[in-house]
Amino acid sequence: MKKKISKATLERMPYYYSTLKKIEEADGGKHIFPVGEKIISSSELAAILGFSPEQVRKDIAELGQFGVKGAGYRFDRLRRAIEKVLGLQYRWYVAIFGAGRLGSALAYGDDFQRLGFTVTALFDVDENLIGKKINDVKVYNFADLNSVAKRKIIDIGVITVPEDSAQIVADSLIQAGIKGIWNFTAAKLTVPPEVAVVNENLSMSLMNISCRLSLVNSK
Amino acid sequence: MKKKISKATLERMPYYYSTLKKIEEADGGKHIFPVGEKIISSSELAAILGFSPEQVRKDIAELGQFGVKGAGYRFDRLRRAIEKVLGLQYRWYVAIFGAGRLGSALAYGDDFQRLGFTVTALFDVDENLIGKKINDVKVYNFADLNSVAKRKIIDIGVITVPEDSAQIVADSLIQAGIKGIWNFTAAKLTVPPEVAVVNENLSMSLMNISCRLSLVNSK
DNA sequence: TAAAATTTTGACGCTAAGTTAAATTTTTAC
DNA sequence: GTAAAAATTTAACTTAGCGTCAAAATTTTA
Repeated sequence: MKKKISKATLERMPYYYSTLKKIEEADGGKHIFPVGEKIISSSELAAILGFSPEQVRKDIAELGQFGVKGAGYRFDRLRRAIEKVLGLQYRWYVAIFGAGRLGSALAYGDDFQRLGFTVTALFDVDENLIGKKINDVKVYNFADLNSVAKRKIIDIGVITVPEDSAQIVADSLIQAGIKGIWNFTAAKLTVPPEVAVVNENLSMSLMNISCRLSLVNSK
Repeated sequence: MKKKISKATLERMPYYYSTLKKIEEADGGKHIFPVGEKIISSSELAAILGFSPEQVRKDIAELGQFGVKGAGYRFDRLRRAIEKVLGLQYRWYVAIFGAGRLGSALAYGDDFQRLGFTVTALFDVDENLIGKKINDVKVYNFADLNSVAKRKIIDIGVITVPEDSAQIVADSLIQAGIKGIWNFTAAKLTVPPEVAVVNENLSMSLMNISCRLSLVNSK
């Protein structure tokens, strides 16, 4: 059985990952480090990310052993381990629900592609949008979700509809067997435990800023 | 001196707030609760939000005393206290940097308006966009930030530019005296301590989903 | 008037996570 | 070739945040 990785560590993993990726791109795959294999040390990562070297070591230790004592971590193995723990070793297929401005923006966004996510469908209820293509992806009628989901793999559903409809959409996703939900509405979705929901609650973030601003800036 | 509110509590505040708002709208300001003043109990809030009543009480206790023993909390005072701690008692002025698809979508979004935030400007470097209006808000030349910031209040800067330019934009914001940053890029911004940064890192969220999906769904 | 409901206050205990320290191995330098 | 330096590994310690529980106080309701 896999040992569980702590929440705090997991939240830092994307930072390690993107740092490694940038380093990899920067030196074009060359071996800039001393030993035969490409190596990177905890203190080097720490310096880039603003963490302490101890923290970096403890985080990486949770993933396994990739280190060469006296030198650092085996670069490629480390990167692959992080990819694995983040689920990036697979390609994931995404459908966007709500083909409005936000949904379209996401369909065009390159965040998806770069990380190995593919947008395969958009859904809407607006007759004017259904049948159109957005960034070469077709907009389907939301009512046809089940039949589309039979033909195409959909791993993740992105909800960008108005808040009132969010739970309805979520219920439909679950019924269609979709196990991942990226929720851009303020709705607090109720889902079975095996479904992974990530909330991108823009209103929350706004309140977070205003909260912190009003502490400093007394206006 | 204000007593500090715990992080976990603060993160639940937006949920309490939106719940209270919904209840307020639903009963149209009528006194549906027993005593002269409108009242809501911890168990009632807990039931709606899926928290335990004890948790609700402890959270609210950090804000002050609004309770009537044997009845519940004074609705209006509670709402106002939450508004205050979230910084929603003020109107905040927002500028969006990057008038692309995401920036535009945010400019059109009603999250801002509803919470008392006002979008007063967009900025871009694209000659084709500068001078245009998006949802009735003008797109300025990014080079003119300082002069615009002198004429208009900008409390919060939203960064929706490409990742490579994010730090440059952030630096300019800080130089223009803007104290709040809502960062939609994957860049890890370096800012002075008095500046409040909230990261809406879409790539991170994606990795969060894929991570959790790969735990359950072994593909 | 008594019982029920609910806030208030305080104490307890647990867990997660950062920090520190010691041991081990490899590398580097002389 | 040997010793010192560097870095991971492993384990133990410490802390603090926070959820839970329990008792006290007060108001409402029957």
